[in-house]
Amino acid sequence: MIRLQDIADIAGVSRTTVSNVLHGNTKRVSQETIDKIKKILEESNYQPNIGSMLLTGKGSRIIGFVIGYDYAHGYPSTMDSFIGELLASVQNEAERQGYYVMIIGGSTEKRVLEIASRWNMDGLILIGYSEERYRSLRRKLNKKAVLVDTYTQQSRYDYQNVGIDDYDGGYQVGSYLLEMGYPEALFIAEESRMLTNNENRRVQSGRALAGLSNERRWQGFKAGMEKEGAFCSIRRYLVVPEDTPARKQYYERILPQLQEAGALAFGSDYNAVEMINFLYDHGIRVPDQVSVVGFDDCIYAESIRPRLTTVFQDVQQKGITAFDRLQRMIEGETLPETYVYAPVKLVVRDSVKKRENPG
Amino acid sequence: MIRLQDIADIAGVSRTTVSNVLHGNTKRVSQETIDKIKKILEESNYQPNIGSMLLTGKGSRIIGFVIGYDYAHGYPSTMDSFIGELLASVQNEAERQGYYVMIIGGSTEKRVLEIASRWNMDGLILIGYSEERYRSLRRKLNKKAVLVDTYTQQSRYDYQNVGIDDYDGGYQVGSYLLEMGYPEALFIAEESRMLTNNENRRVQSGRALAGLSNERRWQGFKAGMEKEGAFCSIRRYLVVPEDTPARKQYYERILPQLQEAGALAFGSDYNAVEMINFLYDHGIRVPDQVSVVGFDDCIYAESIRPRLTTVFQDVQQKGITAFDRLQRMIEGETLPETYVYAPVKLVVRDSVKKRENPG
DNA sequence: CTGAAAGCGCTTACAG
DNA sequence: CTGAAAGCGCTTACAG
Repeated sequence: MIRLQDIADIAGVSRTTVSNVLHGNTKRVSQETIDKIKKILEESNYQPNIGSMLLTGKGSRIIGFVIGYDYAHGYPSTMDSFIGELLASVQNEAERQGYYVMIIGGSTEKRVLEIASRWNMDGLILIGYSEERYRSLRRKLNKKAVLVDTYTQQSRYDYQNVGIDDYDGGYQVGSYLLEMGYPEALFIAEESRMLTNNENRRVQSGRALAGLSNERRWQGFKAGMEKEGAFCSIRRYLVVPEDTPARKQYYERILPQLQEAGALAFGSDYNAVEMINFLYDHGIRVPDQVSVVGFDDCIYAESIRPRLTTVFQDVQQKGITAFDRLQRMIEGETLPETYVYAPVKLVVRDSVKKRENPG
Repeated sequence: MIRLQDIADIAGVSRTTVSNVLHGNTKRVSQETIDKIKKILEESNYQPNIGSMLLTGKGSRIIGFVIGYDYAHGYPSTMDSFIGELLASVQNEAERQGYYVMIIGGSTEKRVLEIASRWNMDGLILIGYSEERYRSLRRKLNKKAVLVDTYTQQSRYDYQNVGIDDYDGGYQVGSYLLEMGYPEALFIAEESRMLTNNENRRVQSGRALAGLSNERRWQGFKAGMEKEGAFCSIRRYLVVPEDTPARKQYYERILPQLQEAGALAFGSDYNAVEMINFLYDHGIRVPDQVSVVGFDDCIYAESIRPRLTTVFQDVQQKGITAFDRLQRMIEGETLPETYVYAPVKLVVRDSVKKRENPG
């Protein structure tokens, strides 16, 4: 490894001068010296020693990737491909920009605090963090941060968030199902374990069990359903158990309701695929008897039958955007907007069938 | 942050003594002092400064998680949930043991070298590395390393590898299909882009296009098929294009062969699911007309119809094992075996139908 | 315009 | 049995 001293020796100057050039404190260095040093720096592909960087408190170029939730569909959340894909995208971008990504299995706030400060991380990308958890973390840790897929109920964000336009996704689905002749369609989402105390309180009042992201989708869905003046009751938003056997049981119980609705929109492809096959097991065909719409556009969506109509979200773009915004914050920029939406698009395939004379 | 000096001040000794206790250089320290210092260390939850650790070259407790391949099924490989799941498992284990995980998008050897040495990493876990690539890396980088899912053709490994027992997985499938009345079943795997020059050379001689892992599965499959004395020709090992349209086209062309075989075993669930639906589109029903077996037991395997018979591999266990072995190496242990198999298990569901009078 | 020196928090060979 | 001191590679206030 080449050291600052080596550069200085080659240039015939002191470490100080090289360091000054390196950091642009160049007001009082002769142009000649600057040029000479820059050239050597280039040629030798000099990289400052990490230990020294940390020790002198000049930032670490480490981004912490905090995984804030553990389970989905009863599986570890990472079996869902979303996290992996997002991480890969962030990692790629970070590597291109000369940053490093360290994982924090952020189950507890204490761990996040400890690791982020020990490593003097430049910034954090947090996935699966509720607004409340983030505020609490924020109080104790002063680091640049970008959240991914965190939702607020206030109209204004006072932190950076990169999300998809869930509302619009829901709207597209609702609107599409209405046009296809299903004014009674249901929206079904899975209960979420990542709820905080605050949110749980709301749960007890009988709402929002499925997390704010699904709530947004539902609201969009409702708006889409109501665009021609009809009314879409909250009773058409079903929150189903996360536990798989319990969920199946629940479906058994409400089977007549499902059939009557004629079309079912889901908060995830996984739940949609599961339903298609649940119905199949009960002799009910999709889309002939019941139509189904998913959310996510997973790699299986195109390959199952019927090919799944679902909402595409560009996870890769999300990762790039999240990193990009974080980097800009780290480098001192102040970002005007605090919330960025990744666009979302309904992909029409074969799991919805046009109904001519709606019920 | 509490420093070594602080501990020394509290104990009324010098930094040296604290450091000595910390590192067990305790031969010439009085028991009394040791006890006192240990107690303070405990209470203050002292953590050495990372910068100093790096600077003094005492290891970093960083594990590099090197992602060595990019694409699968024409998607970025991380969309496959395998990487994410493995990473999460390694991360959990590492965090429990006080290690940190940094991602290296190891597309190029140069990057891996650079990052691993800059950060003075204690060890590396490499995914999707061929033996040849690893040897080359090894020559330039002297670090403890554990490979995951790397295969050799020699009978002996001279490096650590954690894999699944592909051969046995293949064997279980072959043996099962034979018993179910399909002595002519085919094994189908997808071409792999991660081949090195060396392997490519072999490709040109018409073999091993699908990577060594699938080759192992095929060999097991063949052995299972031959257990009653029959012969299973290499012509029953089909390697199909990675590019999706090309693969579909290929399937179109060999459709009669597929039907005639009666049963198809795949190198991945993804390919198996795809085939089920490909056949469905051509009016061929699974398992009534053709039986299908997958590999991996992905989360969709149970939820599609017919429920997919496939081979389960315990990815989480694999991650734990990989980290555990790496940690032991880092801590100076010499591991006797160099290759560890994670066991594998055929999960029988509904995609294979017993045939009474085999063709 | 340039460099000597102190300091960041640790380890370790060495002197007492 | 214990501690003063040098050194790891860098930054920066300060003196020339």
